[in-house]
Amino acid sequence: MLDIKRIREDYEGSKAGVERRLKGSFGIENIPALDEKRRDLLAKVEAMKATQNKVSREIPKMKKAGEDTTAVMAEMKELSQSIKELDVEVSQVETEIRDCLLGIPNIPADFVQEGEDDSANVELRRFMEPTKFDFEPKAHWDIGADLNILDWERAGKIAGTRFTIYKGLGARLERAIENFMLDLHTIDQDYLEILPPFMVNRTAMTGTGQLPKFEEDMFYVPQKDFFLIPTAEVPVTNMLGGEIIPEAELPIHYTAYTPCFRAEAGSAGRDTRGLIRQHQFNKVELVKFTRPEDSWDELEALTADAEAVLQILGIPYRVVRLSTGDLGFSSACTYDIEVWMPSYGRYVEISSCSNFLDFQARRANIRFRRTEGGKPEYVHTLNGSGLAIGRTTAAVLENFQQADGTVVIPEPLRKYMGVDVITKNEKY
RNA sequence: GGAGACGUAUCGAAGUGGUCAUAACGAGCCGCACUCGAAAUGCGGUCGCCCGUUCCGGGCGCGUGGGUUCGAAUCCCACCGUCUCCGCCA
Repeated sequence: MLDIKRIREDYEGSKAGVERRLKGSFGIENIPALDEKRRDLLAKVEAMKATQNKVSREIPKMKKAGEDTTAVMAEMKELSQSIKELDVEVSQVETEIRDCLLGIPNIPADFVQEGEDDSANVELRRFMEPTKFDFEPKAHWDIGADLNILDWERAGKIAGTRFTIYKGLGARLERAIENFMLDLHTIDQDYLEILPPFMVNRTAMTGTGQLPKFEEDMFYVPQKDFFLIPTAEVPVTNMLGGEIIPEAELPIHYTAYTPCFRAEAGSAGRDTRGLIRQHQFNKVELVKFTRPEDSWDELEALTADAEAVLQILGIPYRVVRLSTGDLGFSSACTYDIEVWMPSYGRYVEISSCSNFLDFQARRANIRFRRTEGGKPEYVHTLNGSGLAIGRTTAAVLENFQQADGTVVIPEPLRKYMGVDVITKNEKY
């Protein structure tokens, strides 16, 4: 959520900032009139309340002195009625303002390049060169099927398309990657491991920006008005909602493994095969809460922490900065880490690292207080995948496949796997 | 799922329709005094949000949202959460 004071004080600048996203209309033009209306109403109703309070304090005194209060009380009854009516108007306007503000995306950072979509993304760096093979490499869905470790047919039978059953060393590979990532982030990088709920309420979904605009992308549990989390970002960021954090605790670094659930509405026909786009997938997430002055450095560090996974595994990747048009709703700046995927013949997103500045903190009301006193201020929030596990599994299968159809396990994963090579699962 | 109790400032907790919610009373924390220093003691200070540009003034907030009333922490309704007992359960 943008700061309404900022819109009030620099309307043209705020509007121009949001419009750098190029796509869509944002409704910011409704704010100034609503804001003015609200302040007019407030001034009126608060003056009336001041009178009401004053007189109410005098009534008991009058009664004590034996005076007749009937006339005053009749007057106050009218005033009270007017106040109620105005209060309703105020809260209507405030709801309108909030609804409007909740629908306005974050302003991209100044240095983020303008562009319509991902074609304007800028490559910042690469690690290793794309993997070369002296045989015809297979896609991971064929590798998985041939080794009998990934089973899409039966997943379709019990759930539907965009689901996968992992079997044998396939399941163990997913679990090994998960544990490897969590150990890296918690032991070598000082993140605190969190295991959160996989369902959250509406307030949490609004805090990080998924609601109200993107309800169709979510799986919903009507009995309890819960949503299945689309990313650990939602529970892990909102867990500090409404809190005032002592400055000494910042920065806070959390990491969490969760499954993620996405309806993938609107992506029919895209990435229909393999592990790339699933209704349910596993992910390790990194989440940070920082002082405003630290968030840009923390974004660089967070991205580096996610990159470390691929560096240690030895898988080629590149880092790009998203253009304004490709930026997520809540983000001011996002770096995508894209892994080399031989079956696609290109780099594929495996992590998205963003600085939200105070956009989420304002929605979720997450603040901190400086040790030197003063008013609470909003923290900055950041997050990034550290990494998507399913896509990492796919990348390992494809980049480490051998001519004989087996897959060699990258050395750092072997202690988690217990084997060096994945050979065909012969069991039913 | 059934029954009951409870949600007040950083924590404990009093207040059960106005006349101390600028929150009693404890504790914590921050100053100051006493002290060589500390402890103990004494004195003072210590929540958030909104509006009016500041000093300052006004409004709102006792889990959340409604209602009754001239006036609600206090009465009524709904919801959320916590705890205890019973049932059920991995």
